[in-house]
Amino acid sequence: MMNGARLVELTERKRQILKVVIEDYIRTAEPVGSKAIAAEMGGSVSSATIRNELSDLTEQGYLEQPHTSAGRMPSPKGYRLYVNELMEEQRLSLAETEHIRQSLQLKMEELDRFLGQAGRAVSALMRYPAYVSAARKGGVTARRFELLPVDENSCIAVLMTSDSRVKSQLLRMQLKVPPDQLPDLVSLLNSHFTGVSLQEMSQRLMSVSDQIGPQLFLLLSQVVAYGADVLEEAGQREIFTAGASRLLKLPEFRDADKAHELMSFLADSKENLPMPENRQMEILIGPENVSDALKDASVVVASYDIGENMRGLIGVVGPTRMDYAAVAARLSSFAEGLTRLFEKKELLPKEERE
Amino acid sequence: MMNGARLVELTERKRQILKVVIEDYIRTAEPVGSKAIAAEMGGSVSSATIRNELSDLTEQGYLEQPHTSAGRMPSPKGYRLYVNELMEEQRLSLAETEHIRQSLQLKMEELDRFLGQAGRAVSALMRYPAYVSAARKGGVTARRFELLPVDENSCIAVLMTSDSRVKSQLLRMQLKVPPDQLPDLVSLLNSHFTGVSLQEMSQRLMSVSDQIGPQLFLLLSQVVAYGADVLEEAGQREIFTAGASRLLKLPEFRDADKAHELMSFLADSKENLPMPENRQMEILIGPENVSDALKDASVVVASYDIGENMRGLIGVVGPTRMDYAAVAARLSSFAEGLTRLFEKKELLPKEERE
DNA sequence: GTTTAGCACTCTGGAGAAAGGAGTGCTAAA
DNA sequence: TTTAGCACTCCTTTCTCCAGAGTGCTAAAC
Repeated sequence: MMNGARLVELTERKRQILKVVIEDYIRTAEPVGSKAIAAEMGGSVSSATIRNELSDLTEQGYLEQPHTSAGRMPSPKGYRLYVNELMEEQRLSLAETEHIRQSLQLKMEELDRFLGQAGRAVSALMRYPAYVSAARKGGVTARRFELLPVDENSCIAVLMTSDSRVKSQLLRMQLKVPPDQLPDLVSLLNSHFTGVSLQEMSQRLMSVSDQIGPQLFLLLSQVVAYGADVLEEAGQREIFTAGASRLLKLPEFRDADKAHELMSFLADSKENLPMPENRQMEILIGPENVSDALKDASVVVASYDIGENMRGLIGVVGPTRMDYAAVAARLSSFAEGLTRLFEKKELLPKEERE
Repeated sequence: MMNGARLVELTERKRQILKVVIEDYIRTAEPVGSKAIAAEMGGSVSSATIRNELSDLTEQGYLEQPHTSAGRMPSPKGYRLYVNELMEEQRLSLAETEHIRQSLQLKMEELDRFLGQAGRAVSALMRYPAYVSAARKGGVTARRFELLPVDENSCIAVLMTSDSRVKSQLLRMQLKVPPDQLPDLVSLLNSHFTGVSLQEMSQRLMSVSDQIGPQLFLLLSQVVAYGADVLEEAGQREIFTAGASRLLKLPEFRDADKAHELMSFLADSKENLPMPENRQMEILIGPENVSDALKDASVVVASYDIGENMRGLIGVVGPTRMDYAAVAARLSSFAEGLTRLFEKKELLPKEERE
């Protein structure tokens, strides 16, 4: 009855019991007793038998007891086994797939705004707090500059980045620059400051300082500084969280102090939230999390592609007894949807046939 | 002893007692007893006298009792009197003024991003949740369009709005348009679609349909649609909230259900948060709020100017016993700082000498 | 008339104590 | 190996009791 080469340290029945305990506990948030397990297993064995098994499982660290005479609840190790081997991949109903599809049908404006909406949608779908972010896969560089004269004191700087985002800003010029000199400046910008890293940009700025007049150089510096700002910002990831208040509906976070700890962590930490390393999806259970604030919580995080140059991630935070099967299924479906959505280039046109 | 023309429905002593009760309650969140009040008033009167006064104040609706034998706590009416007449304008210490000044010294990128930071700063300063938003004073129109060719399939649309914001986006063209036709299109855009309302824009789009070729018209529609999007978005207000989790630290919101109600309201309601009507600052106490979720909370909200064409607001949400004097002083200082900051045009350059 | 002391009364909040219940672990028998 | 039986443990809920804080009233003092 042992399947394949896997080390069998648990009989089939133990595995089944563990599964029942976990799924019960996920539902009720209460320790599960031997009698309830026996009933749920169809009465084929008595509660006494179950008790024996439970005591083994506890000894092996898959289950825990809050106190001697309470039922059992899963330990992180138990959840881990569940997630790795016991959990049945959940299939989504047609209605749910449709629902996910619809929440992705949003009018897309800016990526940031869209991510905020995606986070809210996921949080509503899972009934847990969610977070989203996007990061460029490689370094971003400038692809093209443009300057549009407004009047003698100001002009509009337009910058297209290597990931096809376009940003623009009104620049006030310290010194007056005749509009007919702008084209030269633009071609200088495009020949010297595109396709290179931030450091390289500032070096080149130095090296061209003597080739052009001081007014032009001042304006050039402004434009390059603006470009550097945009690129820097593009390189950073910003993380949006949504639905944090849902925590308060969970029995494990009814204690205001606990809830506060996690919620303020979610609100502040733009950095420390888990990212999936290489895999498509990652599940981090309780103490597997690095951050202290997450030690009593679990995180399911998936990644998706935004066109060819960016990669985003989307995660859900919940109690350790979260319904991993359900969350994982929905999240991966959502992430796939996002990838497909961005493939259709609507938000971020791909590089044009390069 | 009655001062001026004001209707004296409260003796000076009653007013003083009311003030002591409120300030005590603000500090402790516990009902205040007659003995404590007597002590705090320097022992000039006995607790029995205070009791008589308290019973009058309760009858007149300025104070409430949670139950017969508890101390008194302020009613919304009491807070209202306090805010209107009793509260002493608090002066900020040098250190605090400095602190406010510093939190406004931020690198400003986009307005949205900046507002988010301002909200966080206010929330941290007041230790209560905060919200910020900005709205254009009048309708926003397009001031100038520009089109930059990228390749034969796409171009960059740049739009400068009447409030001097510049937005841009890459457009893919359905039909190929020779680059040399773009200047004509741009002048058409600038002559017909600037300075007019959204409705007017769509009407004019219809009326020019027969003046230009079909490819150009298609592109024109795209650009105008993009412009409409930008203007529409600019007209809406988006509200950012920050520090919602601070609620959980307050005794009145340690109950998870109460906290959840208010927090989810803050997270969702992009519309229903109080705005100051005309005045610089408004204080809304408990039931004075329109939204149910705020009936047990108070809001202090101030407005500030963003250059000449926009007005923002910034508010703080707290328990009814919030320290109105402190919050009002800090918030108004913050709002003033914001106005001054935006006067210096760094984020939003004013209209150029019009 | 106002203020005060005194006192009975009310209500809350917390500490025990008691009862009930769920569940275990062990033993001994099937 | 499984099961029934049973004593035992520990939590939870409920109740009761008590101390404390505070009021409201009355009657006396200023």
